[in-house]
Amino acid sequence: MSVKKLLKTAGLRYTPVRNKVLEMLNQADRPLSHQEIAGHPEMGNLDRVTLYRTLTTLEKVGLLHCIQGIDGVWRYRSHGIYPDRCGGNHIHFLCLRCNRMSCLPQQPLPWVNEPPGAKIYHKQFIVYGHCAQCNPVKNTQNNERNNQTRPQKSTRTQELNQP
Amino acid sequence: MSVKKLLKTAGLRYTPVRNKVLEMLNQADRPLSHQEIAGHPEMGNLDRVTLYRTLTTLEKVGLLHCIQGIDGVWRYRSHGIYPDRCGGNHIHFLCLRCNRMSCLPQQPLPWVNEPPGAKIYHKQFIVYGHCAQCNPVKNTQNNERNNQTRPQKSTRTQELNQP
DNA sequence: ATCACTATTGCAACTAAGTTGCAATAGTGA
DNA sequence: TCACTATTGCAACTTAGTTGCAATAGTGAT
Repeated sequence: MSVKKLLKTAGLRYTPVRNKVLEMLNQADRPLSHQEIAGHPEMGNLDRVTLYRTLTTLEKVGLLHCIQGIDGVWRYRSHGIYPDRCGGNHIHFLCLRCNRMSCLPQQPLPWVNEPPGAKIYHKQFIVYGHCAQCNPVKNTQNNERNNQTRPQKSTRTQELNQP
Repeated sequence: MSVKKLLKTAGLRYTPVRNKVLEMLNQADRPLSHQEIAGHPEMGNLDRVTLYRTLTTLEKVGLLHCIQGIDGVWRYRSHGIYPDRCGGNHIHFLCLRCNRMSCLPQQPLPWVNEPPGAKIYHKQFIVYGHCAQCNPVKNTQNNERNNQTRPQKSTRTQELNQP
């Protein structure tokens, strides 16, 4: 299905901005943050606010889903064009060094019992640590991964073993 | 164990600020945000930065643990004085209306398989929706719950059924 | 192909959470 | 009691995200 048709089906107008955003997210192999999208040369000098609004709009009509890292930043991933693509209903991994998020599609989210009287609308399971590229144990050369922002909570690095 | 002794054991000085923060968190039945703590009349007019630093310090030495809601805000809970108290290793619930977080201690976090080469240091499982008091289905009178801030992501209210 | 209607975009200004640097203050062991 | 250093308070800053409003541009109907 073309992006144009997708947008129309969703009741949205086809615009260059939405097209570019969707194309980029379709090509990405992981959820991308606002900053990662905006920083991409393909996006040109798109207005910040427009991008925020575009992402929110696309998410609301179901063309994207979003996950928040423990840095408080939202990441977006498309799943409209490829119906077999990640629906977001699994654990996500966030690397504390390079700030990249990745999907763990093999590990779906378990069912959660609602507290009596409460209603659960959504769930999110984030695990964080160091990814294969950034893991100092594995890669002793400590290959720092460039152009990412540092995590907001730089001091919160309690390196616990997984209980 | 007294707060004084606790702090000493942790290698920290005993100060009125730390004492007040720990006492408040010991009495709380749920994780409290910086704002919830600062807004409490018992805290007086404590400096914002001092509170941030105090929470970080107490967390680093293991007297508190913290969980981030999907509003991007961290909540803190003590577990040093009562060793049987919530260690944080369970699912947390966040109400999108009143912004209160609660623990679901009956539902511990599952083991997560690390992606090859990666290292997981910590994990966090948040579910969100409406708590028993705020659930419009249950309580038709729609009793809004006072002095809390609205969620940052006010538009993101995709009220999905739990998959 | 044009028009008009409304959705979308861009700009400026704002908010809220959290951080940094530095000087002043106050625990604590000797 | 003293001195040393940890802690506190203040001012200024950063970053993610939001709001209001005017300008621009899709789209369906003609």
